[in-house]
Amino acid sequence: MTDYIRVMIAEDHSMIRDGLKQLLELENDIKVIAACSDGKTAVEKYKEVKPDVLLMDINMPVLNGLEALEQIKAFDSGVKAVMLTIHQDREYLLKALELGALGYILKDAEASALIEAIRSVNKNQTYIQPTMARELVNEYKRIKSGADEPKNRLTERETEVLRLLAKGMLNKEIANALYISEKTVKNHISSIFRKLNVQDRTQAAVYAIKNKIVE
Amino acid sequence: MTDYIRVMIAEDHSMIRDGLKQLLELENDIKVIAACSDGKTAVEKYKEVKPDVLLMDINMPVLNGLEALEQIKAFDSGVKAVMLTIHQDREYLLKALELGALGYILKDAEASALIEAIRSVNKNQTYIQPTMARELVNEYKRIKSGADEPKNRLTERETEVLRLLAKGMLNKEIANALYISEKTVKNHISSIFRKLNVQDRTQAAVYAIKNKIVE
DNA sequence: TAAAAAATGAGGGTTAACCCTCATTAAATT
DNA sequence: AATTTAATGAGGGTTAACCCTCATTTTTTA
Repeated sequence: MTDYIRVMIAEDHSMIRDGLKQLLELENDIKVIAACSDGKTAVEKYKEVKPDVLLMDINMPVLNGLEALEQIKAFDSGVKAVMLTIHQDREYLLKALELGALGYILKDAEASALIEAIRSVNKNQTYIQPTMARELVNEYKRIKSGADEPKNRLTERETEVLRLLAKGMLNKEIANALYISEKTVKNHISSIFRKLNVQDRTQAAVYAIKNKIVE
Repeated sequence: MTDYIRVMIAEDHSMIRDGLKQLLELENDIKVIAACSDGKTAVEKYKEVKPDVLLMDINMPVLNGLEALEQIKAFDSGVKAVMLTIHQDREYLLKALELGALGYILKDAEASALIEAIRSVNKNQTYIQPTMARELVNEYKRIKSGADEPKNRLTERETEVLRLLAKGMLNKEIANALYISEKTVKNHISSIFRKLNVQDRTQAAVYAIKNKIVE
């Protein structure tokens, strides 16, 4: 262990990556020892340099940050990661925490918050963006309250159908693509509408695009 | 005139803003003299500090970068702006150039490209992201070739209808919202489909979300 | 092992969505 | 002044989309 925090950055936008590096280097207890621009490289580089803290963007090409974290976790279960994202997205946060990320911070947070997150995580303490922490509490309450509604979670098949629907495909085309009858597609779609609480396929497509799912 | 380039940064994500600042400060011919986080403030601050070069993000709250540039232009027609964006979007680029931006660069560009862009723009030379320059050439050819097809440009009203459509509204709802008959809405929508070369409203909604228009 | 959930499929009904053509008025262009 | 485009509206026709209920088989979960 050294006297400074060895940080590795995984971020696809090189301008932002370089900017973060400069920003962190201003702190004399932090040193950026490696950087890369996609999830796949991040996994390899992590094994190579074993940083104290991994600062990783979620949206990255090839392998996204969450997938990369999963792979790194398999190699080093003690990985201390701060996930960085522009998305104020409950799903991402929960997924990140499930995967064992200690920190979660939005790109529009103050630089000081990022520094604090890195220091906290290095000490194996969690740091969640305050504005996101509320989401966590909500989720916790949702699970604890008997009023648990797993109704709203789409099944695998439904998600698949939604993905195709959001590409603008007709029910008939979806049926052909999945080798099932159009009737089944219609049934799936009705379930999707009910679960997403939307009235038609356009709203469902909008939902699919805005929240993860497609692309 | 001083011996260094006085740069003002307008960027809403403070982390990125601070990062850019640090990045630019590494160059001894560049000095960041001001920074702000939304378009409205950018206009005010510009008038106050009159930077040599304005580095401005397009996606910003309150007033976006393009709208802000338009207002600044009215105050100082000689404004030298480098527009920064994550969108590889032809529309944005063209709009920015129409408004007189000299530079246009993507956030995933190398830091060195940003530095070069700032130096070029300061000398009143244009700097367009190489990968985007191709778009420009295409647009130029499109205009020059008699095969000009303004067919594909949506009218104001059509854009309005598309916006509502992409919110998942029914034709009837759109008609009520715009105080026109449902028949007219249907006609507009048919035109939209033809122009966007899509077959149904879901595809149109997907298009609207992926390309500018909504949100 | 019994019960629940997921995936498949169908019958039968209603209507919103989409197609075509045509027409009128106002505004922008040439 | 003449033409084109934009915006509005309608008639009339076809069908994809959506609703409800019900049923079978397989997988998962309790």
